[in-house]
Amino acid sequence: MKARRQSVILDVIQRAPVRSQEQLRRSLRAAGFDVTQATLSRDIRELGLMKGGADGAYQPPAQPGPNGHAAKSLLQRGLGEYLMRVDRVQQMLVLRTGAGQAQLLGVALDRARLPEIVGTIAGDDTILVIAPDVRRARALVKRLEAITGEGQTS
Amino acid sequence: MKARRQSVILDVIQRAPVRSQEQLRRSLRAAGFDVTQATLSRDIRELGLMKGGADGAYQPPAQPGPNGHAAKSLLQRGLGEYLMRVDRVQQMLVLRTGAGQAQLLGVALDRARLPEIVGTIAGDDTILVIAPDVRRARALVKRLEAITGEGQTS
DNA sequence: GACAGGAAAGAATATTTATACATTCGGATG
DNA sequence: CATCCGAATGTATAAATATTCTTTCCTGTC
Repeated sequence: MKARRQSVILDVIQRAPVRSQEQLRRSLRAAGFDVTQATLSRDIRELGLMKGGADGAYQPPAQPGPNGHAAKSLLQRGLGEYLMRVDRVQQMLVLRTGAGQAQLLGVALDRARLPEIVGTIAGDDTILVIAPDVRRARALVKRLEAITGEGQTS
Repeated sequence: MKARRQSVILDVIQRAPVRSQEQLRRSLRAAGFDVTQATLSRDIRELGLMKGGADGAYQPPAQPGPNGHAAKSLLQRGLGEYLMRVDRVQQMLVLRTGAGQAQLLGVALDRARLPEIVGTIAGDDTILVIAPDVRRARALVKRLEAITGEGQTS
């Protein structure tokens, strides 16, 4: 029963905002699953749902789980896991990460000592990377995208 | 005090996983903010934090829907309350806020997902905003000044 | 069939979080 | 100055959630 119920839970919370486990319980009962709040508490943890945000409702997990914890380079792992977007503006790149992850990735970038990187400044979820010139900035974009692209080979 | 405290909260939850408001309360007290759990509950909602996921800790707001609806009004409030000055340097803007408020406004700017904003980096009282080009940077200045001017029309 | 082991789930309860109401404080306004 | 107003916060408590301790129900083994 558990697996099916949990998949229904994912459905339910995406159809309409759900703000409490009691509310979820009623929805599930309507769908034929009669369980207690305790069970839902456990399901929710197992599904990795988050509660809060603007509307205080349950949300599906945001973070793509920690993937290959294998022996990739720190940079490769960092990029694969955290990098969400790359934009180039002149000879600078603006990298976006999940909130709070920029510092981590910034360190990884610095340590990699890539020739296209003069320096980085990391905020909370944004990293500003300075390249020597536009040409190398372009090259860096490609390089990062390549590294990001790999990664998921697990 | 509120703005400052909230920005510290963002910091704290990113340094180490925080699983309860009591725990957060202790961390804040160590940082010189002595408030009650009720206040934190309110702060957390205002910041849009989420709780749950793999480790059951508080997380910064994840991807808001493509429609930055709530975010936009948050931005409006944020700008009205905190923004003190705007300067443009090429395709970048430098925003000044009161001490300790930059993080908060930075989050608001990010969440608004304005097309003129490629990314932001927030320090303590300064935010660097990167626009795609000079033209849109100019437009952004106008836009921010407009929003700041309006503001309290709610 | 009898029994051990272990996942799933309920019941009761502890813990955590949200909220209704009260208080304080700083600024506007007459 | 007196007073009103609204934001910010505290206090007490309600509501929601997590957890501990059982019970139930398989499933495999002898």
